[in-house]
Amino acid sequence: MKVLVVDDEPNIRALLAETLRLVSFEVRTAGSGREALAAAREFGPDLVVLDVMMDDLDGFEVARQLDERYPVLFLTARDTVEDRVRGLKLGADDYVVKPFSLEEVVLRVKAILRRSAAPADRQLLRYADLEMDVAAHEVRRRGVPVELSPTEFNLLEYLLANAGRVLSKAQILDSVWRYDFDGDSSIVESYVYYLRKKLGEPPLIQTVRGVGYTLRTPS
Amino acid sequence: MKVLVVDDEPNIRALLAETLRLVSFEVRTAGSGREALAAAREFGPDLVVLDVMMDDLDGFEVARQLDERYPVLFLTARDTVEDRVRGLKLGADDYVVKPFSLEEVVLRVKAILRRSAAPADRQLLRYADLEMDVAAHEVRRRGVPVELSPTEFNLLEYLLANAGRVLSKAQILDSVWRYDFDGDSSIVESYVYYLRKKLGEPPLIQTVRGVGYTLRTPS
DNA sequence: CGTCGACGACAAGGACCTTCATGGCGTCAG
DNA sequence: CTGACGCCATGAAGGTCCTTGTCGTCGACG
Repeated sequence: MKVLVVDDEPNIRALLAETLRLVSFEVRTAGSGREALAAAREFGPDLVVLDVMMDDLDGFEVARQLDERYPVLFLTARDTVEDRVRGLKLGADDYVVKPFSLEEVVLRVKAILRRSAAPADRQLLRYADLEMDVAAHEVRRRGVPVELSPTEFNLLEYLLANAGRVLSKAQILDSVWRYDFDGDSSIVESYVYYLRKKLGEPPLIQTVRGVGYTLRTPS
Repeated sequence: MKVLVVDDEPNIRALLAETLRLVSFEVRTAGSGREALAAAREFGPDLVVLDVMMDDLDGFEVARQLDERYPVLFLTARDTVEDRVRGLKLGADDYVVKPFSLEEVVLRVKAILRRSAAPADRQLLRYADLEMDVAAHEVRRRGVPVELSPTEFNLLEYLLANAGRVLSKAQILDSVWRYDFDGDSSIVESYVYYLRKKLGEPPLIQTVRGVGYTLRTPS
């Protein structure tokens, strides 16, 4: 699947490009609205990730000129509430607010592509007796609903998406927390602790001392 | 596969270059950011190993100017990790913290190259009735899980990767321990002892007196 | 408009584990 | 037989992780 990333900040652009490559997308980037239009014509992406705030043409203008040929994931700043409305009116498929977390972006991108391929399907993540309905924002263990805060939910989603694999705290921080978070990784320990408490017995999140955490049934 | 190594410390540079050559990479080195840019253009590497802290251009700047054309493995100091790598990963595929162990670097390099070729892999190392799932950080003997500390795990991984070959204690120390470790090689004896105890019977790690250790079935 | 509760961030302690040095003892080779 | 080498036990030092408590912010609700 081909994704075009458009942002005028090189850092963000590269961050997104590399992250999307890591999850197996073919990525092209553009640093301005004009470039974006050219790149879209030539590259023929399945989706465009598009910053709203750019110098030459703003994201909406670019989207308009792309003329609904491609699904768009907008990147917007928090304070521009009006932008959201405009973005959705223009037929944008979705948006994320800066500063986003990488996991958030990847999930939205996948969601949009899934939607345009086979609409109205519901993503169910499952591991052992644990299941998560992402769309409904619902988590159940043995059928019993578990209430989670947003961060707890995101963390669990990330663990579920990588079930069985050991994830380092740095990795989790990089993926689940916003990219401008500058605290240290002990925050992850706390959230793992909260999750464990809410998810109950038997424990599903295992500590691999000196390495990280993983979702695994205690054999 | 071609790797470009960029570091302004000649020792580190040579250490890395030699190690990577040993595992059959074609290696070119550069001692500064500027050199790196020139060398990359001319050499066309498959991957760049890039020190973050350099005099003229720092690693991030170099990575930016390389413009995502090559995957990058960053080398960073511990205190730099929290500060700058997080969120400012300019398209880096990965990073290792100085002082690293050589095995660590080799594994990351291979992982990145494997990843960009065929993603979503799960590396399984196997020898006799012993198997290691690197991603899950899990070791089983005859299907029975074995709990290992990080160093024990790394040592076993190295032995597995070189199964059948006799490895000297010095070699093991050089590969598995961080390059600034200054104790003596008796530490290897201790860890071999720990491993043997945890892996149980029949013994898989054989002593070759006066030479080193090797993974071999006791036939 | 004020209060309250939920949530996120963070720090601090203590329990536990890992790493590593040291040195005695067994064992192998010459 | 004897020295060199490797095995193993012990313990100190430091690190990692869990758990709890606190504080500030934000939104809901009275």
